[in-house]
Amino acid sequence: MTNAEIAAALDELGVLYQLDGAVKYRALAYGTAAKAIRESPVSVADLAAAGRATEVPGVGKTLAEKIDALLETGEIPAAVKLKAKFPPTLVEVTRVPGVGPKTARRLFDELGVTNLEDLKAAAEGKRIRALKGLGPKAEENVLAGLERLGDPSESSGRVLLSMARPIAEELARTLREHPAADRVEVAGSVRRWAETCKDIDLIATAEEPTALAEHFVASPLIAAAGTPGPNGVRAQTHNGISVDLRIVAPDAFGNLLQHFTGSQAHNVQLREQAVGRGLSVSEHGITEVESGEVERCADEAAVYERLGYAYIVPELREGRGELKAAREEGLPKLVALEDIRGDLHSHTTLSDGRNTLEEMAAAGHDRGYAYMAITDHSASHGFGDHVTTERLWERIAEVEAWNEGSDGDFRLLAGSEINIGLDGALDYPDEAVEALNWVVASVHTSFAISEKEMTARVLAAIENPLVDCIGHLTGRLIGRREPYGIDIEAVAEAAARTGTMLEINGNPNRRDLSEHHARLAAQAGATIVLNTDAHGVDTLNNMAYAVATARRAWLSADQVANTKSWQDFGKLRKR
DNA sequence: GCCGTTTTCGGCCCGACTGTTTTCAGTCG
Repeated sequence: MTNAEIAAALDELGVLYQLDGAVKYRALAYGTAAKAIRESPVSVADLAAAGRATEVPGVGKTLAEKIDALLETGEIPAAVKLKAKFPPTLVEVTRVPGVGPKTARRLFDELGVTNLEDLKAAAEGKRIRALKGLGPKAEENVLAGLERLGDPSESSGRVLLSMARPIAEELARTLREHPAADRVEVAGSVRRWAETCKDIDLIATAEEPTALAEHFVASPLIAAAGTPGPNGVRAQTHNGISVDLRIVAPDAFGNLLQHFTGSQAHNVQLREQAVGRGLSVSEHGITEVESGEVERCADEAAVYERLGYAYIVPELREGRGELKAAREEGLPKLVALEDIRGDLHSHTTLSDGRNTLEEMAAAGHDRGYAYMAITDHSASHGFGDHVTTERLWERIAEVEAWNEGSDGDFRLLAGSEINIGLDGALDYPDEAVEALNWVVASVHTSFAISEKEMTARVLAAIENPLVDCIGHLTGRLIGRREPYGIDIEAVAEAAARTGTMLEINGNPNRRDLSEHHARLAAQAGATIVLNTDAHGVDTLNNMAYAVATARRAWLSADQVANTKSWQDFGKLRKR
């Protein structure tokens, strides 16, 4: 059973408890545990089998027992019991925007609503207004909510960071160019470099806030907007991303920026801990509860300082232990883009890239790198993009020739991204692989095999003395293709033991290792490499996404091999 | 149901918005 399936079962049980009128914190506990299980880098089913389920934050003794029952019998007894009381389809009713568990329960008790069809009929038949506290407007909202639920374009509602980020930056630039603008910052998940974004948050201070908001909605990127006012405006871009501009007095800019940078989990923990110290934190300021005195912060750093924390960079604000670390001076010094000295995964026109070897090499050199590996696809890649063994030998000679004509500060590496076959073998003869300066091994075929088979397949590549690095370990495409099943702990252990490096692929569709897997792998002692997998000179810029993923995984520069000089890098290699 | 620089019991973020109400409950982020 996957983490997602376990999480879904617990989410469902949480809603059932809410319908049953349980104390809200109890239901809440199921939601937070489900989220942690979904994010767990290791299989929670495996953890549970080993009696270690309570290692997942938010999972205690009771929830661990329920997970055990779920894994053994496919059901949780408490859920079975509640499903006898409420139709399971009532859970779907609570997912309609604007309809929560309280409303769903009353619709069930008083109107006999058991599913989405009943709900629609009740709204259309104007029967909801008969309930105390609900009126005609509630019926309209239900119907609108049902529309939104059925709209596939809104089903996930999240876009890739690489889609949102350039828009957010362009909108921030638009705001900054206006004379009324004082300070402008992008907040929210874009600022935290999350994988995906639900919307774009912009925070500003301004001399004439309404004038700034009016200027903002006139941007060619904005398709529709509400009424610009002194507090900002809500708008939508042409590609359907919601944008929230909030304008605030300069003395509370830090409070607002902190609040809207989130994450929600980070803010909840921050505020809970503040309550314990007699302080109440909101986007408006920090209130000393006893005296009622409110302190506003013009700068975000002052918010953290006032609450007794070292400054926490946005990438770490996910409620994964950063507050405790910030209190105990235990925050890592995170790797930064400026630390990166080379890129070790790139493609050229030899396989499926868009630029030639010369163009890619020049672009790497111009970025100030000390080294760069050209790693085109291997012999069995297919789609006409394969590179035969004969052509690979020629490529090695081409790279050597290029280096002879170069200034020596920059070294081009002859490499390959070699397919890992179903049996774990590479698709070039060993003597050709040995002649390469750098070998990335990746899975590109047969994703649908079992976790056990996939793990054995990748472990075989890790144990191969000629393999330097494993590319995009789980094969996921964010929002489009689930990662294939693989035992991350076993891979991390083998990588650490053999000196095989694990890549964080910076393609914003992949970001693979994920931040969760990367953190686990580094903790296990594996060496991480940040690569772009660039298929053209433009996508060499994707190093920023690899670095962001590493930062969100708490990695420091010394855990990342390509922050080293090529000489020091060599000391980390197994061959 | 979870959890601990205040706690093994008694707490559990905070505010905006909405729609329905004459003061607030429910929902959302």
